[in-house]
Amino acid sequence: MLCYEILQEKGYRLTSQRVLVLKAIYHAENHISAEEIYEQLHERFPYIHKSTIYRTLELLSNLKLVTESNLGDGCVRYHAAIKGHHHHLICNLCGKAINLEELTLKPLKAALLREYGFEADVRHMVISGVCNDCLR
Amino acid sequence: MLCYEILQEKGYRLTSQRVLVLKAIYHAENHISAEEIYEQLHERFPYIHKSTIYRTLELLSNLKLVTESNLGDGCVRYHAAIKGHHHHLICNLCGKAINLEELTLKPLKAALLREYGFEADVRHMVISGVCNDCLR
DNA sequence: GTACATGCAAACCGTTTGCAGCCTA
DNA sequence: TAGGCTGCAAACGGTTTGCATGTAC
Repeated sequence: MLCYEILQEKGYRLTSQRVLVLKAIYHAENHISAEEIYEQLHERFPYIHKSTIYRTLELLSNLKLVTESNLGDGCVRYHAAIKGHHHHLICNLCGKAINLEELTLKPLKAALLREYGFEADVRHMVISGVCNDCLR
Repeated sequence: MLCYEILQEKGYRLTSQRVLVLKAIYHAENHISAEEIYEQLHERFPYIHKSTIYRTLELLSNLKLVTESNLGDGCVRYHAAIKGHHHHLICNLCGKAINLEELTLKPLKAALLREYGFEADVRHMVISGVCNDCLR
């Protein structure tokens, strides 16, 4: 089912602003911040207001159409839920975010369950450190 | 070597404010935020200003006397470096914090280095999920 | 005495909120 | 037509900054 249909099915109105925010997130290469969405949209659609972006993001997040990540750079970043989860490696030196395959975290998840009886939610996990390039 | 001596050795002045901030961090049970340090100190030493707390924390962090963690709750949290590393499992349901053995994270650290050339700093990693008791 | 450190106030930045008016359903 | 949604402006909370004063060395 399309995101637009989900919105309408739940009784929310399909406004041009909501469509634009959804598109911005779906077309974003990476996790995108509210500020970035605003800049992108405001350029072409100057009537769009920042508070609308924030309210729309909150709505989409509640409906689980987008997911939030806090990459520790002072703002929340959003990602289309349908694109699947990924996890991040953040370089402390250059700030680069590297996408991490789910597979790499599987052994950890299994170990936590086995050793601690803890069901880890690694969906928004962020691991900081130093990236390949900066190590040299 | 004491923190105070490290400060002086590097040419920084040993002011009462710096001593108080250091003590607050050293005596904190857990990771403490700038705001919390301020509230704690301001109660007994009203002359201490918030900006001094922030400036002191930045200094101590640069000197590696304290470490920063961003637990995604909207503020940076600090911890005395000398107290060693903390890994925590945080239960989303009951809020309990479980200490995590360094050993459990070793395979992950090795995998990140092997597969991504990424030197992970897992010292203050926090993993959220659901604990043993709440799973039942 | 001389920098460095502090208190103060004001700015900053990402985000939230109250309200009047607009527009989707 | 009616209520949800928006634009706007103002407030918010955590943090940073510029400047004059104060204080450790």
